[in-house]
Formats: sequence, structure tokens, C-alpha cells
Amino acid sequence: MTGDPEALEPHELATLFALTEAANLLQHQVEQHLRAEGDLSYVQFQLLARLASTDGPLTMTQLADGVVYSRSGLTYQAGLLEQRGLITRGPSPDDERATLVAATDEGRALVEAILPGHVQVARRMLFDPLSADDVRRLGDVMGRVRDHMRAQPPRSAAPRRRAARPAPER
Amino acid sequence: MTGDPEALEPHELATLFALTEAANLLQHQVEQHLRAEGDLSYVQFQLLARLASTDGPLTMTQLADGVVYSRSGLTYQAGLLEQRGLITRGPSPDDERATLVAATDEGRALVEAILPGHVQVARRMLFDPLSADDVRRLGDVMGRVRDHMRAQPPRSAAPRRRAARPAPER
DNA sequence: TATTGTTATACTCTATAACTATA
DNA sequence: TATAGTTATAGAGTATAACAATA
Repeated sequence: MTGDPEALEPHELATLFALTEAANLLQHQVEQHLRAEGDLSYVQFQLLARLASTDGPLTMTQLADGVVYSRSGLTYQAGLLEQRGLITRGPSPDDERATLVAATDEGRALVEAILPGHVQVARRMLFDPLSADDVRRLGDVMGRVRDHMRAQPPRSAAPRRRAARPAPER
Repeated sequence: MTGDPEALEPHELATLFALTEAANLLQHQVEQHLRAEGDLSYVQFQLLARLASTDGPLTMTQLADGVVYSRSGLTYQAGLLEQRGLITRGPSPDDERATLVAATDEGRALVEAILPGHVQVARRMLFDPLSADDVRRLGDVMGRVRDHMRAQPPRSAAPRRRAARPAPER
């Protein structure tokens, strides 16, 4: 149990905790803002923003990628967004199994209306205490980290298999 | 609507998105691990780890700080941890309104049993693609950001007031 | 009166499994 | 047989408000 060769250095642990706590605090403030401003959850905003910044429509699977980790969860959220007229869903000509999703004009308008405030929260919480050089390097580092994480595990929604043994008690 | 003096530079937006996406991916993997290894949610792990790394007991309010954003949410989670014998709750001698919370030996043992795997996930997901210098600087930057965020808003659990108008329809 | 914590309750969200339909 | 998506359902988690007790 002790003496792991893989153990983190103390300053690595501090880095990990600082990163996660900061991310949590940021996310909480962002969620407050998104809910107040556009009555959107963070997940809904991510989905909508992704669609709004895309030219053509996306399939459900493409839309889920990296945001939602179960198919049914995406269907649920997409249903909510569709009910509000922010997105549309329709069959795909190419693959009749697929559903194509796109943002409506109203959906794009909502994203544009929310984005300035969103960005203001990020500025106040995240960027204010950083120098321009800090930001540049943070972006570089986190970009690499994100790409690495994306490549790592089966990141898309739908581990159709998986043991998932019910907590093997030891 | 347009021409905000507060708007973010494109590379700032990219930094924000990289940070949040990476944090989400990391958190998801961490949650998978914590659930499989110790049958704990991320919030429960944070609470337990905070208590385990503390000498004396904490009040509920102190324990909540930065982790949970509603009093009732903490009461709920503390109830679960207490049921499992991982923490104890008792009255405070100093302030009879307060509840003092402490980790049990079993609780500390669980944290220690989980931590190596936790750290391994972090290494695989976060630290692997980074140089030692990257990590050092990331820790510095995120430490500053965290401290800044902590100081910013009413971060503790219990905004007893707040308008919370029911989604003012426009 | 203000603060600490709990309880009741309603609601949102997520995940598993079963199911349909197409490739 | 494998993949895309939906549905049903159950469970976990959160937040609001009302409450009791102490400062």
C-alpha cells in the first residue's frame, strides 16, 4: 500500500487540489449566471454553444462527445432544448439511424445574449489575477491537457459494455 | 449588445474552454474511480478528505465551505457519511448551536486507501503530458486563481437571502 | 434578531436496461 | 451482429422554505 512509485509529489497534489477547487468555484458561479440569465444549466449551455458555433448540424453522438456521458442523458437534455425552440431535431439523409441536431435562430440568439455575461464572470473569477503571460501559458498547458485527456479513454457517450461490478467489497 | 469593452480575447476564450473541458473530463474520471474504489461521490470524498487532513473537528459551516453550497445539502451528505461510520457528529461545547464533525479512524483509513488510486488517475489524465516546469507553474497560477476566487463572492454555504425571481421570462 | 443546523419536499439530472430501427 | 437513438424507471443529489434552538 505504501511506497508507490506512482505517488505524486506534494506540490503536484497541491496543483491538483488548486485546479479542482478553482474549477469548482468557477463552475458554480458560471452556473448561477447561466441559470439567472438564460435559464440554462451548464450542460445545456455547452450543448447549445457547440451547436451555435457549428455550420452544419451534428448527430446526437457528435453532440454528446465530451459533454454528456450517457445517451439517455443527451436525449433528455435535447428534449428540453427542443421544447423551448432552441434546437431542432430531424432524421439524417445519410444514415437513417442518426438524428441531426441544429441550433435555431432563437438558440443562437440566446447564446449571443448570454455570452457577454458569461465572459464577464470568467474575467472576474479567472483572468483578473493573472498576467497576460500567465493566461497565454495557461491556455497552452490546458490545451495540451485537454487533447491528452480526449485521446486517453473511451471518451464518447456509450460504453455499451463494461464490467461495472457492484462494488467488489475489496 | 456588441462592442463590449469587457469582451475576452479569442485566446482567452480558448483558454477558458480548454480549462473547463479538461476539468470536466478529469472530474468525470475521478468520479468513476471514487465510486468504484470507495463508493463515494466526489463531494463525499472532498468532505471526508478535508476532515481526515484536519486535527480537530470542524463545524458544519466550516466543513461546507467551498465544497457544498446549501446547508441542507451538507446535512444530507454528512448523514450518509455518518451512517457508514466514516464521520461522527456531536454537539459543540463552545457554541451549542453548532455541530462538530470529525473523521473516524475508518474514515481516515478509507481516504488513505483511495488516495493512491486517486493520484494515479490524476497522473494519467493531468500530469503525464506536462513537463515539471509546466506543473510548477500551473500550480502557482491555479493557486493564485483559487485564492482570488475564494476571496471574491460570498463563497460559503448560506445566502440566506437573495431575490431568486422565478425566471423573469425576459 | 441573527445564526447554526435539521427536516420536509419538490425538482433536476443521470444512468441502466429494454426496445426499435437501420447499417 | 453492431450502431444510433429513444423510452421507462429508479436513484442520487440539490435547493427552498419552514422550523427549532442557541447567541
